[in-house]
Amino acid sequence: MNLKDTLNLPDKDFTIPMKAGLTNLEPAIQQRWEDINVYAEIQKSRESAEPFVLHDGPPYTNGPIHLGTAMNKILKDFVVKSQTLAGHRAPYVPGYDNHGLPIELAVMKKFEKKKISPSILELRKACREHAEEFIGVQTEQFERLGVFGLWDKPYTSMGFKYEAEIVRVFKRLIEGGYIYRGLRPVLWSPTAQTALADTEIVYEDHTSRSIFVRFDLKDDPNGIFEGLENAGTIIWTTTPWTIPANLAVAVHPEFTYDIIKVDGRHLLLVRELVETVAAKCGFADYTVVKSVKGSEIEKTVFAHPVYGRDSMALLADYVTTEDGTGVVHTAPGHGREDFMTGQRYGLPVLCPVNERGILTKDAGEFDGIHYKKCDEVVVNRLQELGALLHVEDFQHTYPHAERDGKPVIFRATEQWFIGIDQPFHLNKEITLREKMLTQIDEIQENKGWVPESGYKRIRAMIEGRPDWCISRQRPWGVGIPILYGKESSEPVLDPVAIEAIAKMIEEQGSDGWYDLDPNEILPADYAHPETGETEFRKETDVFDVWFDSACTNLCVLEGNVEPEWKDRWPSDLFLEGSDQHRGWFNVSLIVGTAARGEAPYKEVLTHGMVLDGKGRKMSKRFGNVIDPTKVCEQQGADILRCWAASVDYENDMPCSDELIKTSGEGYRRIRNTLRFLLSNLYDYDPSAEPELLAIDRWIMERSDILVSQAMKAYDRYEFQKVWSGLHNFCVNDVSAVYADAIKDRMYCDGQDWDSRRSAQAACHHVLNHLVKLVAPILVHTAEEVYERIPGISQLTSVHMESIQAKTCTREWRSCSKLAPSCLPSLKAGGRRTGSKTHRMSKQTCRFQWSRRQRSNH
RNA sequence: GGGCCUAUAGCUCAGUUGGUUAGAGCGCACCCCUGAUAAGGGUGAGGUCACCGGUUCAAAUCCAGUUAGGCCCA
Repeated sequence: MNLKDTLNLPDKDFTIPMKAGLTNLEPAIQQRWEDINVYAEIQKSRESAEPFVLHDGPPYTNGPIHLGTAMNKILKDFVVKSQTLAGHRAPYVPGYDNHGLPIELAVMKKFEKKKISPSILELRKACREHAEEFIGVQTEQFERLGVFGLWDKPYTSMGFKYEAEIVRVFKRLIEGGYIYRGLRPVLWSPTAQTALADTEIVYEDHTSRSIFVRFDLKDDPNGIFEGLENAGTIIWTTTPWTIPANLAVAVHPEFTYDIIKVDGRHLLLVRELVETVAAKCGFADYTVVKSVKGSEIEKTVFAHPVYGRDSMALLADYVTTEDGTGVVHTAPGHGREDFMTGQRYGLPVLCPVNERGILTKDAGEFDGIHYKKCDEVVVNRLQELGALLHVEDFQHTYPHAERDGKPVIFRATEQWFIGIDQPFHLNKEITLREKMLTQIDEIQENKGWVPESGYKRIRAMIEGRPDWCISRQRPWGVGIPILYGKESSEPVLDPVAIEAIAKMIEEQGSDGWYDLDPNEILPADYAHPETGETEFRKETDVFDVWFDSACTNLCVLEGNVEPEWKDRWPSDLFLEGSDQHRGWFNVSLIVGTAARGEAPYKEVLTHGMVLDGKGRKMSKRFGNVIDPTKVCEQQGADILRCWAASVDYENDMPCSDELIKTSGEGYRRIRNTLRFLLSNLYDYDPSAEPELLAIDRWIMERSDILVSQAMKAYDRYEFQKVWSGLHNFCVNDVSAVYADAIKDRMYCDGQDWDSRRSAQAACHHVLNHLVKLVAPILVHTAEEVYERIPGISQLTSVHMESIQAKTCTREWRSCSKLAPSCLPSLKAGGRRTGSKTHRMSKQTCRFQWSRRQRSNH
């Protein structure tokens, strides 16, 4: 007789295999999820439960996902699954962001290869196809990560109904009084006669004419030139042709400016550059007569050297002491910084240059001159006027169009804006900005910005952000639904007209805007509400893609696009990378507040960026890129998810092959613990009600504590704490102590003995909890284990389970009491008890110590 | 250049409002087991808490500065 046959050894076929084989296992499990439509099942089972709505920020569909996208989705899935586990109804409607420049450029590249120049509609069709392709690719990749959601009906910003809804949001903002038209400088190619995006620009060396020009004092409200005759300042610029557009001069508020006396004049410039400028301008003999701080110069008025009009001194912190004079020529129509500064001081935007780069009648005597020639003309004129102090060639980098290599200019053009300082539509006493700031503060007082630094960050950004320019001169986007009277060029801001456009888009997509004649879109006999015209032309600009994504909360959660998406507004949580303070959090706040008077979220969670093992940015150039899909194929999604749970996502997250490997070892440890617990339950009898042994009670209570702590951590999105808690429990409590302690009983005692049934009850209890706790992270492994656990009422999937956090008080007490009492049984039962005892007593001490700590407070 | 953030063992992270000898897991070294076995257990070695000042009886912790890195902006 083989003695071994008399033992109750673990059943290797009953439990999960030691070797996970996740690369095969995961797809099989995912197939089953698809077959039973697990996401729908979960939602159905939670219909009446308290909701928790995580609103998905849409990834951009111009390529496959990268690790950052994967990390973001995994974190969202941790939230959704753990909220489900806590008993909530946690829907997840994923989304995709489709319009915009990167896709357009990718598609154009393909056309260029084939030497085709597509029409707008051809280009848009190709863009749509490109986006469509990557919606498919990304969906597959996200599902492969084990992320649950409404994958067969995600929201897509290029969906016809979604596009129509964007137009309707725009209509709501017009009704709220937030939309206006104004001038703003954009990068402009005079050769192509078109606006360009930053990505279409290359910076190349260029030799410009740099000039030093005297502006005489016109008005001195601060008295900084008091008693000094022939006062003025010296400005500097490398674009003389923009002198006709000069409306101001900028100084740095912190710099010290000297007033020097030279040739009977008193001229102001920054102290650091006095010597250099004097040398250049040939000031043989000068003396510093006075010094002022930059901030004191504000609002001093100088005279434009050609036209004599006001050119006021403004403060700007981009002024440097590297070149020039510390007094910067400012033309709001010809530079981004100039524009921003001008906005702050309420200056008009003057742009006396047409689309071909020729100066207009607004430039007075320079009318009709091409901007390139104008440099010379302006220089000569200033010379004539005696205002030119010095001219020289200046080498610097200057923006050129990537396409034709020709230099570009900044040129102010008509754009559409959302006015941040417009009166808030529900309370005209305050502005939209003020309302948004209140919202930010209220969120902070309630659920909050996590981590807390996000609060400061978003607040500073909303405090300082300029009006939002929502128009783009591009082909791939939702056309701005504005018609202009053909004669008057007056825009139609009538909701009726815009609704007609939205209706059309709902059926034909935003291509219809390009395809159809205005009168085919508008109701019959529609007349311009202001001018009565019946002939119209269409706006050619499209919405900034950020406007598309700013609308997600309305488009999705209001259910206007798809009734199935309708859910609570504002949502409970937005969860994105910290770069979205400037991006999605910011624009969603604007649109949410302007449309519904509130922020669209109650809580905002941000994570850092994924970096390589050395803390460097991942980049193809460095060859340090980790492809999440490859990790799934080679190691398994559960391994990648272990990594995601093991890092501190509030900061930047390091990742490398080495770290993925380490995660794999952590995974194995938990897997083997689950495997061991399960392997002893092959003959588990749920009807047996054995008297529980002390050590069995102990491990059960330890697992209850774990449940309590892990659920609390899940609720606070502290996934790393969950992970280390689970891991430490498996290593210290189960492997090091409990597993060894029960082996004798489990294998050698009679199958039905209370002593053995007691251990089984404990293993069952622990496994039952462990598998649920682990499920949001190890989504596949948990499922693999769950379906094998005997003696429980099986749900269709472990992810339908819920678990209540237990209160700790009783357990804390019994733990500290129990541990000493179970030592003798350990000594009697285990073979290698010396070390266990040591561990045990170490832990016991820690419990008692913690308890004392608590009771002292 | 500006705003925000980060820096604790080889790695991933704990370290409450300043208060004993700074902890855990992984990894590593050595040992044990061979009834969780391509598993499991034990023991041990690893730290100038990025650097430099300051406050304090006392600093990983508070303050100023420096360096390195990240996000956003210019």
